[in-house]
Amino acid sequence: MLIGMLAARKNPKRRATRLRDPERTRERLLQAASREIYRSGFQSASIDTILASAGVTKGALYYHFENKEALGYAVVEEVISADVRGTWVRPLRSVKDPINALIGIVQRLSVRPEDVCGGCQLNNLAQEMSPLDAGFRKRLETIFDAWREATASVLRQGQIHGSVRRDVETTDAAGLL
Amino acid sequence: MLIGMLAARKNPKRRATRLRDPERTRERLLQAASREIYRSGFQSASIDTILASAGVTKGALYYHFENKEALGYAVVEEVISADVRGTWVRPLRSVKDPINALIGIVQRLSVRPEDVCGGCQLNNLAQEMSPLDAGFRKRLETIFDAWREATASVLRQGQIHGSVRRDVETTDAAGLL
DNA sequence: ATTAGCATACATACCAGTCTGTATGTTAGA
DNA sequence: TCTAACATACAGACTGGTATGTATGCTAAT
Repeated sequence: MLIGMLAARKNPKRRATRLRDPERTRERLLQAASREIYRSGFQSASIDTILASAGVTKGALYYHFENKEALGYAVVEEVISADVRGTWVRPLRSVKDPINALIGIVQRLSVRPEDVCGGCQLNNLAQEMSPLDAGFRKRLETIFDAWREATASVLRQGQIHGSVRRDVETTDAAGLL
Repeated sequence: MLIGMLAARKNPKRRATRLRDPERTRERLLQAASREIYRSGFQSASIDTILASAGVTKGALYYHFENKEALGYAVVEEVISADVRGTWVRPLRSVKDPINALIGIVQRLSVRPEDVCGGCQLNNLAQEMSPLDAGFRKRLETIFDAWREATASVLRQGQIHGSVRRDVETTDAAGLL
């Protein structure tokens, strides 16, 4: 064993940036988990598949996350939340014509099928997990509320500029989804 | 063991009408599977839960269906298909005002939350299984096509009667979902 | 008596999660 | 400054539980 340890010594220089990069490892886990959860749903998402996709092992996963549930929560809070913000909330800030802006986003989503259900991933997960897990429901609702608030805000802005009629829009935006 | 077997003899009389009714058994399995699949999705649907809900055992299930996949296919082809026909296709046959008829169906669905996602079960299953399983995709598409054809037909009828404008409606009806 | 219809016990595989070990980074003391 | 001691980050075997699917036996019905 001592001999094995000595023989197992790798060249220690460089690759130090590849190895021992916890933030990168954690991010890879989150991305891999997000993809797998999107493909199979949370319950059917296999930990081993996520690990293979991320290129790490169980030790790494359970060092960064307490359990599968915590991993799922982190995916919602960090990956999905960031995606929604990036594709919906941010483009809607300081825009004049909200109707055309919304149409533009939808059209852009339709072109890239990857992003299509990246937005729908919120809805898919909600359909699957909201009735079963309060933690998921809370987090998904938070994201959904943020999205609704963003669209409502831009619609209000459109009312000021006169390009949107004066009706109830906040709840209407929710009803659309 | 022989003694135990003899001791395990139950009173054999009556319930003969309950026992040995293969069609009823098969139907109970389909209904229970449909409920469980709606609740948890197909992949996460537990066979044991379905069996408990149906009140039968594995032997009965695997006598009537080859495996879980075949059970799922049968649910799509028989239960879901019949539901869609019952709530959508049939009410649309020989109707004069298609717009009001469609609105009426949707309103009726909104009242009964059980039927709401009985219709959406088609969509949910498609979301989950279409990318993963060609068999599911084919069967679900068949049902969807039938529904689309029915709505398109009634819209065409409405065009003749003058209550619907002359635009492209067949593809429009598909786009709505 | 034979078989269709079903129950029960079991085989097998997979899954999340744990445990132990180990290599690497960091810090404190001599 | 060198190193011992510790903390961090990760690997991989292992375990208990649960899942689907199977093998076999019993029984009602024809």
